Amino acid sequence: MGSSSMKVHNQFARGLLWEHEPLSSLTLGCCNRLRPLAPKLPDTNTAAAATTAAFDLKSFIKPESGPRKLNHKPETIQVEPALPGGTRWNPTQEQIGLLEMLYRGGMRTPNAQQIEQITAQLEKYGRIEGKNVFYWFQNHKARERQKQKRNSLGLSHCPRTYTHTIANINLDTKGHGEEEEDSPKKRKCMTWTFESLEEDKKHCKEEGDKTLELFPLHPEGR
Amino acid sequence: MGSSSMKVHNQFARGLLWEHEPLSSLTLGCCNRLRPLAPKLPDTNTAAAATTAAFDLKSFIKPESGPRKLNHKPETIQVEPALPGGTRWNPTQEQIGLLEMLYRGGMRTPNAQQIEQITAQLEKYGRIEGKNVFYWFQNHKARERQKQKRNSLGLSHCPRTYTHTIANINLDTKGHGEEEEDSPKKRKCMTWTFESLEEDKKHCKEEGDKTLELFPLHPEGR
DNA sequence: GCAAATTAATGATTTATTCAAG
DNA sequence: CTTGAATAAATCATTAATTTGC
Repeated sequence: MGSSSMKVHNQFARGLLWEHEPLSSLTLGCCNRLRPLAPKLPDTNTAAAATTAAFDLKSFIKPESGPRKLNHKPETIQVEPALPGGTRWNPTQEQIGLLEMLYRGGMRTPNAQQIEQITAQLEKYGRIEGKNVFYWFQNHKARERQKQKRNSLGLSHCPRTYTHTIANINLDTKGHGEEEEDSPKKRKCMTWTFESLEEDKKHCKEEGDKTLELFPLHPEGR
Repeated sequence: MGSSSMKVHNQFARGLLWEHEPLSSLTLGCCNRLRPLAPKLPDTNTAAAATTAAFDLKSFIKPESGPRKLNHKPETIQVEPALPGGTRWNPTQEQIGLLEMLYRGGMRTPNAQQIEQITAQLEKYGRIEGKNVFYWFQNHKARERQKQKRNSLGLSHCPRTYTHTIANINLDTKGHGEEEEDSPKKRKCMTWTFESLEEDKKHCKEEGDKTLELFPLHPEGR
């Protein structure tokens, strides 16, 4: 821990979707789901053993190191039509209420379609995006678990009458004895979506140099 | 564990992107980034305390229980332009080689733009999607760590000549003495994208009834 | 009363773990 | 048994409560 003063900008992109949509495929800008999809190439070791050759590594290095933009944000351009208030979602009472209702109803990990619907509804009460809904369920689920665990531990000196109840809750990570529980087993397939960064890189809040080079190229004092 | 035969279809959707793109917003079908975005509503407790009222819960329950599609996949419609071979990505030698090269080059958590580029390149060598690239880096990073840790433990009886090397590796989770390491601190903002399930629900592999109800409504034996 | 300082909640991201296809 | 895929746990970071000094 501590002591790390790296300034590497890590992050990633991901986009999952439900139900094995075969053609997930990077929704670049606007519907570009017409990807060649590569004839077949089922065999993993057919032609061109020139593994590293034909691949233009150069094109990966510092994708925007050239033009460089040369401006470190001279002043507050203020262009961004960004979020009115702040950066992160600040749920309203109505939104929370509805989400909790759904949670109590048994929902734990809504799928994309459900998230869409929920988001659409919650939008009536204030700015919200799908990711907020998704995160909310993740966090709420996790924190309810924490709470359960904390309680079950702190209540080890509880009256014997409720012992069985506690025992029921006390199980390792599963079986909280209610009608909850997400999906203990059974994975599902999903689809992915990327949104291209067509629009030039916005700067996240402040943060002078954006670097954004593929290779760290010098881990910076460690 | 075991014994769970839940048929809840949990999964979720998410799509992250780099750099605080203010208008993330559900790329429904085709570029619909023109969402009202809700006037402002900065205040979290303004009007309408009718939290749970105006919300049509009904519309959430079994979103596709009505029309029902009535077909349980009568036969192999074969419509799906799905993946030729199987469901999951089967990387080719070329793809692996290039990915490892990038990894050795220091890449750990490529951002969306990088993933796009990489995917585009790797597509030349076989079917691949952005998520595969993303997952590959996640898994490879994690498994290299495991390997490192295993080695550092198992080699506690190594010849003294290489002791310093081992020591170098032996550090807790960071500082493997190379030019690697992702981003210990400093988070970045991202944007999300959902891909709507406009196209009717495909069935993931087989799996008879899709249910897809918001509320489990009877956890099924547990 | 009010605004800087501090703390508590919780939204957002990353890492670790698990599951299962091949 | 390897590893792609998915989920859960841990962590970080920002916002709102709240306290405190004036």
